[in-house]
Amino acid sequence: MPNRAIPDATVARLPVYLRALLELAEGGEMTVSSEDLANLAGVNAAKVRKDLSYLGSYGTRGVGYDVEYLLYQITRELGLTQDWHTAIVGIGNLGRALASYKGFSERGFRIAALFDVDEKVIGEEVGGLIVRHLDELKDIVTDDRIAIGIVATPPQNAQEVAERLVDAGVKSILNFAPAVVNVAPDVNVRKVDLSIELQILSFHLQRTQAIASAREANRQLGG
Amino acid sequence: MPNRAIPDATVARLPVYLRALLELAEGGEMTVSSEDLANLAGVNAAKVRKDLSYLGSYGTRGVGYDVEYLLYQITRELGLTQDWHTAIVGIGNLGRALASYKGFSERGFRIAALFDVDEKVIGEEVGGLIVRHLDELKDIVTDDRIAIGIVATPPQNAQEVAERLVDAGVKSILNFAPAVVNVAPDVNVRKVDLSIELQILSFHLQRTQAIASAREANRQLGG
DNA sequence: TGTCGTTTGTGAGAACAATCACAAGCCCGG
DNA sequence: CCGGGCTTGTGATTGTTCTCACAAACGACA
Ligand SMILES: NC(=O)c1ccc[n+]([C@@H]2O[C@H](COP(=O)([O-])OP(=O)(O)OC[C@H]3O[C@@H](n4cnc5c(N)ncnc54)[C@H](O)[C@@H]3O)[C@@H](O)[C@H]2O)c1
Ligand SMILES: NC(=O)c1ccc[n+]([C@@H]2O[C@H](COP(=O)([O-])OP(=O)(O)OC[C@H]3O[C@@H](n4cnc5c(N)ncnc54)[C@H](O)[C@@H]3O)[C@@H](O)[C@H]2O)c1
Repeated sequence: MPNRAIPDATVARLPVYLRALLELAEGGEMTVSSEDLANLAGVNAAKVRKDLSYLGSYGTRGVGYDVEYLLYQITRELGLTQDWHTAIVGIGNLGRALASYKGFSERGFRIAALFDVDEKVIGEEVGGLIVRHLDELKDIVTDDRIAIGIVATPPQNAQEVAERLVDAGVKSILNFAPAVVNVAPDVNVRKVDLSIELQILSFHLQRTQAIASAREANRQLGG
Repeated sequence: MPNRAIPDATVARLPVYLRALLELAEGGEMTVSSEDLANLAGVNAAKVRKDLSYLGSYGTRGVGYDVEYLLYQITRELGLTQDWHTAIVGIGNLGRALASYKGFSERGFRIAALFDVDEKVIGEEVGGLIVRHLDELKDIVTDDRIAIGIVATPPQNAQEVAERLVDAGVKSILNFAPAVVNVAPDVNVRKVDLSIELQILSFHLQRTQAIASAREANRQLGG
């Protein structure tokens, strides 16, 4: 067994390779080189090879990697050989979009329950599921073996909702609310924060703009 | 002027500090220590200090940072003293949720135009804007000085849409489609990929599960 | 004015990640 | 069975990010 300590940066790229490999498999490709896979994934070939080497020695020198075999190995490493049951809390604009998204089930994430606290929303059918009251969370999480909780409530309620998820036994949380949530260290929280992404883009826009106007000022002084 | 080379990792955290500072300002706090700010942002205090030191020496030893002043400096550094005009391409489930989200404009991102190619969607009003045909992209981007493009189309069309955005003059793209998009190096692309986030969570779930079952097997052997 | 408790700003070192560069190993054709 | 072309796997190196630890600076108060 290889030394099992896959770097976080590698783990974050495995899903990208997985997607590229799925496309290759659909296209009927039998093998793929690190070079080609790197192009499809938008990274450097050496990085691909190093990343894959953490999983084991699954390539063949002079040939490349067997697409199907590598697909299976990455799937296994990412724990995607089983379906993970998922609950969404907060069925507003975003929660609805997520609940009716087909892409998750294709990738092995079954949305198994929806929760809200608004009486107007509870009982409604969204994406084939009935919205439940948050008070039913613990029972449903236990009964349906829900492993992942998605928080799509307003930011003020994110911490409380996260705590209730953890209390119900959930060990993995994906948080869409723009708020920091603190939980026990054995719980994994990942955040998706669109405003942060836009602000990072803004930083770079501002920077190039600042450079451009400095250059302009310089030109005027110099001419 | 300080040496202007702010690390990417720092840039990505500035929005988090900004949010914490906004909360402090609303609560009437005049100053904040790196320790307190670190707790609010969910990071380590030394990191906060180092991050802030890249902006300049804006703290006072023995006291902390002036909330308002720091707010202003981060806002300026992130380029948020101006509104950035943004376009969303692909007005499906996700595009609609984004288009009607109030949070963006609160943070200085004005959604200025919506685009699609589906005749059934074009002309429809979503979040106060009329959906336009993608063919109008170039004209509208130019006229409305749109700086940021959000891609919310199916993955097959993401590359093409990104190219059209770039062709129209957009230098910053936020991509929600699970696809790699390649553009010229002066264009900034950031991706938000929910499936990848779930797969990373899955990796850690799988890992703890594997450890648990290994321990169980061991116990049975040993006992 | 001097002392004390507090908090910043940053050098130094550790940990982590990316990249390079090449020996080792494979396939194939002769 | 050998040699050439190709591609992996991985040490070595470089670059980036995190964390520690502490001197320097500040405010308060006697
Ligand atoms: N809509 C977007 O495009 C978008 C973009 C970026 C971030 N976000 C963030 O995602 C979150 C959801 O956004 P939205 O637009 O769907 O908001 P929304 O107001 O449309 O929906 C929030 C839902 O959460 C429910 N809710 C409130 N408190 C709850 C609680 N304690 N338990 C369970 N449910 C509760 C509300 O009843 C409502 O149905 C927000 O934090 C928002 O900032 C949304
Ligand atoms: N809905 C979600 O919760 C969710 C979650 C994760 C990722 N995504 C990704 O986000 C993207 C959008 O998802 P969605 O659920 O809104 O899909 P959707 O099918 O509901 O909407 C896609 C929209 O894009 C339009 N479109 C197609 N080709 C276009 C083109 N060339 N130019 C402009 N518009 C075009 C379609 O007409 C449609 O209105 C997809 O790539 C999806 O994988 C969505």
